[in-house]
Amino acid sequence: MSTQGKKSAQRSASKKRSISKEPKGKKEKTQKYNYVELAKAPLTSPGPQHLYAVIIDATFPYKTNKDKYICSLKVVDPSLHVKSQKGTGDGSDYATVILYAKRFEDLPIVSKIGDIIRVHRATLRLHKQQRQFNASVFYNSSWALFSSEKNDNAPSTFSGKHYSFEKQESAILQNLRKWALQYFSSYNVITNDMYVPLKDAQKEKADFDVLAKITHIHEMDEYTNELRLRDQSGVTWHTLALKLKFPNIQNGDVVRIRSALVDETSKKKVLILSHYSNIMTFISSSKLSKEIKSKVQDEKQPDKASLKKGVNMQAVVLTEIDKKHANLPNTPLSELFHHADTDPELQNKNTFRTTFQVIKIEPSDVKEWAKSYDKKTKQASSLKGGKGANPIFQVQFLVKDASTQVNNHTYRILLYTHDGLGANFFGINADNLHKNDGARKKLEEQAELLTKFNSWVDAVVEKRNGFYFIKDTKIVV
DNA sequence: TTTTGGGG
Repeated sequence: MSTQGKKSAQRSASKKRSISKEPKGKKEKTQKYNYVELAKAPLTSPGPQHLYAVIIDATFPYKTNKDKYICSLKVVDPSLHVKSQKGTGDGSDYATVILYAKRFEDLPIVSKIGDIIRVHRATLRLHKQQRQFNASVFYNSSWALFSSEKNDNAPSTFSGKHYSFEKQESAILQNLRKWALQYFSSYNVITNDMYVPLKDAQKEKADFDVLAKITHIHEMDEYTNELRLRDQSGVTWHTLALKLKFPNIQNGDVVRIRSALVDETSKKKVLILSHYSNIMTFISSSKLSKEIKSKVQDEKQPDKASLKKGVNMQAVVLTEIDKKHANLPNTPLSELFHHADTDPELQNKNTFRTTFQVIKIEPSDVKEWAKSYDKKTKQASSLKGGKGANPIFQVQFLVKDASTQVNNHTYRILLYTHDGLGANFFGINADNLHKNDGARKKLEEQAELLTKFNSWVDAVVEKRNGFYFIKDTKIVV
């Protein structure tokens, strides 16, 4: 039908409505959007269609060759989710939604599989036997994202300046949330054909998807996290994830990575992500996510014997902090040493948690790490020659971290145990190290580990007179 | 709005 024809059809339709016998004031329809089911949406609809659906996969919004941005999603609903007549029982069927926009910020960032998207004015076609809904945000389409794990009607993000929400949608949204929770608790949803086990990753020549648990997050620098990924095939890979792009991922999360590539140039197993790659967690009812979370064990710290061999291929945290500080957030060294007196967040605190690498330890002679301490004069003196009582540790760590990588300063973190702070750090009591060869040898080993490449100390420190003293922290390797 | 690009 021509545009003219369409318009006249619309006009005559509205004429018909206006001559209905409805009493005045009630005849106006307030409902603008009829939502279609994915499997039932007509392929030959004369106009755009509107949908509510549950997201099971999404690219990160990405730029195409010429000033256009795309986000591609896989979606399901009660009408379209499990492959029928294929005998697999648990295979996912889905429709795709392709969103086009002129600007990055006009597209949704999907970080959780199981969340809900609403799309207005999409056109449906078949593409490679899939139902594909196309929606141009730069024309007149719009979208809104809803969390599946909340109960309100406000979208978490949406395109445009405002969003509409009609009364009828409340029920649609509620029902879809209920269905999503149920669906993810009884089906894997992300089926075997949708990802590659990590043990087979090395063979992949093109990009592929991953389903794994994050067993460790290491801060490489100010902008980058290094994720350690492990799945049920028992193999570990690493990947770099920009903090700004994926701000919400946490240690222990089970994630789907949409599009990863084996880094052929790396000696260790590294996956390369692209600009369109996405890392998504799952809604909490997900059976699959729970299973992987419980079955993939967190990795053990390497033992001392393997640590002493060669270079650490990955970051190793040598210490553990007391449980009572488990929820203490990490404060970078730059904050501790340059902003602790001016930052209102830090001003009134004196206990911090910080993670650092030890560049050097002073005194360099381990035998002088323990001193004799005179409680009256508060003086420490060498135990050399066998004299002196009340041995304590007095050790200074010269340290760096990601936040201070670019400057030339090193910072001092102190292990001074005269008041008991940090007394358990080395796992042995302070003693005369000129005499006690066993203790000295053990501490020399610790010194070697502490200053080794890729070794990290996660410590709780207490601020006293502008100095930071380690406490409630011990070496565990 | 343009026949978008869509596993990029």
